[in-house]
Amino acid sequence: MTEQTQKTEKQIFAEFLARKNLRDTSQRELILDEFLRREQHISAEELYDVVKQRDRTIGQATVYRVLKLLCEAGLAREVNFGDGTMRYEHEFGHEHHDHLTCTACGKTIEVVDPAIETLQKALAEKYGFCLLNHEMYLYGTCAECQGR
Amino acid sequence: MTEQTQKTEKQIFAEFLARKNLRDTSQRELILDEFLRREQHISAEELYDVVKQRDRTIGQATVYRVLKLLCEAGLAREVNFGDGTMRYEHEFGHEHHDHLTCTACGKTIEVVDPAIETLQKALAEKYGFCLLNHEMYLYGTCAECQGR
DNA sequence: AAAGCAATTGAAATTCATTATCAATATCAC
DNA sequence: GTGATATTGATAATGAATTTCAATTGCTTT
Ligand SMILES: [Mn+2]
Ligand SMILES: [Mn+2]
Ligand SMILES: [Zn+2]
Ligand SMILES: [Zn+2]
Repeated sequence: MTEQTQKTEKQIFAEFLARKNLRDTSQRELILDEFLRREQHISAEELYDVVKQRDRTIGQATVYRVLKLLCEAGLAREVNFGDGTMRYEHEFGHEHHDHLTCTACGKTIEVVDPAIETLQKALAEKYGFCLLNHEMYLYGTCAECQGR
Repeated sequence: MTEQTQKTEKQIFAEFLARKNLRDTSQRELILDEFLRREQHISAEELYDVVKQRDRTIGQATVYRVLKLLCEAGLAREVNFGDGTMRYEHEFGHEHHDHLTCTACGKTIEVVDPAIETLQKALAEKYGFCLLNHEMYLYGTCAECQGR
């Protein structure tokens, strides 16, 4: 299953590169591979650290560049928690979701509320907008942190 | 009316400074005054530009510092549209609201949907969180930009 | 297989917003 | 006024992200 998903995502990237006349390099494969291996929201710097362990010679600019390509290819998505660092999460095979973060311990939960999604679209239309996408960040105190 | 509101906001700032044992300086008064004069979402750099016209000697670091104080005092609020620059809006006398932005022309509308607000709280509680605050950014195409 | 050429790379320099440093200056309780 | 100390502006420094560029690589054409 994981194998299957990974194969598909790598295929998508290969097709994306071919379509754009970009080259299939070992660095790009390696960075995608490590990105797919982790399910957390990861920053370019963090991904650079883990990629470096497999290829000491890789440059951080390359990680930034590939992450941008992955977004274009529909494999990654930017997440901005407002701490000054952009993070990335899997896009392919992962439904849209929003984030609920504990301001005390930093724990983040992925959430979706279909009713909210519907109301968002209606709200935009009320102002004549055609809603393309949205970001919703909920901040609060988690159950554990409330018990202190 | 504007006079009345401004007076109140300036009082609040004065009280805040007194409470925190901070000093009431001409720079702080000037920056607050120019901030209150504008209703748009303004960046530190933009505010610095308008403040400079009244006091050529003011430093930009001071603008950054005062903006931070205004947030603490409950007079300003940070808004992050994800373009890499933090912006600020009036907090006092301005109800909470979210933002609907046109990705084509940049126009931003302030919106609130009480039903969404209620559902957000319920959603957080479903995961054991006590919701403290949230940010919701809706992105789409406005009526004018759709007609092209 | 060799050549040719554009795409790619890593290192280093650069940008941009924001923050820290620090000596000079201003505020305010006394 | 005096003095302790908060504040300021100039400047340096930071951290994330991007750009530059010469060297290298991948891929197409012979
Ligand atoms: Mn997520
Ligand atoms: Mn607003
Ligand atoms: Zn927590
Ligand atoms: Zn528009």
